[in-house]
Amino acid sequence: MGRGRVQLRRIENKIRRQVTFSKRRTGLVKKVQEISVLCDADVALIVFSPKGKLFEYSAGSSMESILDRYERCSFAGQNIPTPSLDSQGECSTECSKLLRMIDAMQRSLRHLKGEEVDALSIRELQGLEVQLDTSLKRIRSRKNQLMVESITQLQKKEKELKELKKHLTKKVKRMS
Amino acid sequence: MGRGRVQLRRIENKIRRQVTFSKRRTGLVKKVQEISVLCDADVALIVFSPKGKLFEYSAGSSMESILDRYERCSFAGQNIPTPSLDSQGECSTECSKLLRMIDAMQRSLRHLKGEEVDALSIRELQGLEVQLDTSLKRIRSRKNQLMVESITQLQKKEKELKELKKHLTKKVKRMS
DNA sequence: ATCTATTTATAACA
DNA sequence: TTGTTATAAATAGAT
Repeated sequence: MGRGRVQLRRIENKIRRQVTFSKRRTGLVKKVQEISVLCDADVALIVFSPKGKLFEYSAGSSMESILDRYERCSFAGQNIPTPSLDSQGECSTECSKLLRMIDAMQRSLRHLKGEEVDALSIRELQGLEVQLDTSLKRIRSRKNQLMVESITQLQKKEKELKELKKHLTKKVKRMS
Repeated sequence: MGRGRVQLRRIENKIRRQVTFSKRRTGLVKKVQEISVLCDADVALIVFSPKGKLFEYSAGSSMESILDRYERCSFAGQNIPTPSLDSQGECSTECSKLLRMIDAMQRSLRHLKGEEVDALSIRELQGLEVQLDTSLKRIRSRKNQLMVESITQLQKKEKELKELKKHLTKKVKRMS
């Protein structure tokens, strides 16, 4: 649907790829929204751009509840029946959510620190690389700014001290 | 797209709704597959029919790894650390400890991502710079390693295909 | 971003 | 469900 027939293969031109990604992402979200409304379905859509940027959309229910439900269904299917169940009913739900959060964040931290990188795909590594490169630029820029400020401060102080010295020298001369 | 204009509201006729669901689900999967291939994206799609039946599709990576990555991103990102207002004494102690932990980790994450750097001292910035530089080197090294492996694999496959082609060509010649 | 020539998806029908 | 067809919708390329 467009002026050219679509070849089902990676678009090599970076600009074209980015534009197509953006347009199709919008289209996809619309379709998800439509099927959800028309057919009364719950839908979750998660998209990672090649650069690793996350886009998410859910319809019918919240992303969280859909993913929860997915995990339950998925487990029900074949996997291990979920062993860990702290005896505290209400609390354990809350806590285990926080614990999972901590777990995920710890993994993020390790990856950002260049640890446990063996578990990552090329795509994820590429995303991380872009992310780290951006961070580094920002950090360096900020550091530079602070150093320039610091130097300016020192120079100002130096000037003041020189002035002071001049005054004092004059004073001493007058006294002698 | 069809013989009638689409009304964006739940289809009341059960049969029609079911048919539309089935067709649009197929369409959605196709779109997901396309954007993944064309734009080099990782996509996960989860659909629950109104009856609660689960349909899932992922492109680019496995569902598991995409959901994993999603959790890492979404937890790390901006999500409010959960309001959680359980009044239970024993639990809240535990929870608040975890929440504080999450808070600290989120700050670390933001700094590693080059966000909120204005609050940092020169010394801290320098530490971060070293850390990020090390990370970047490791990430690049690992990425390079994976790419080399991938290329080797492809070359091997190419060789095999060439052999196969040679055989088939011979066969065809003999038959004609 | 916006436009439009085309291709694609799909609603109704069988 | 599966296939066909008339049309609505999405979108590739251009602006």
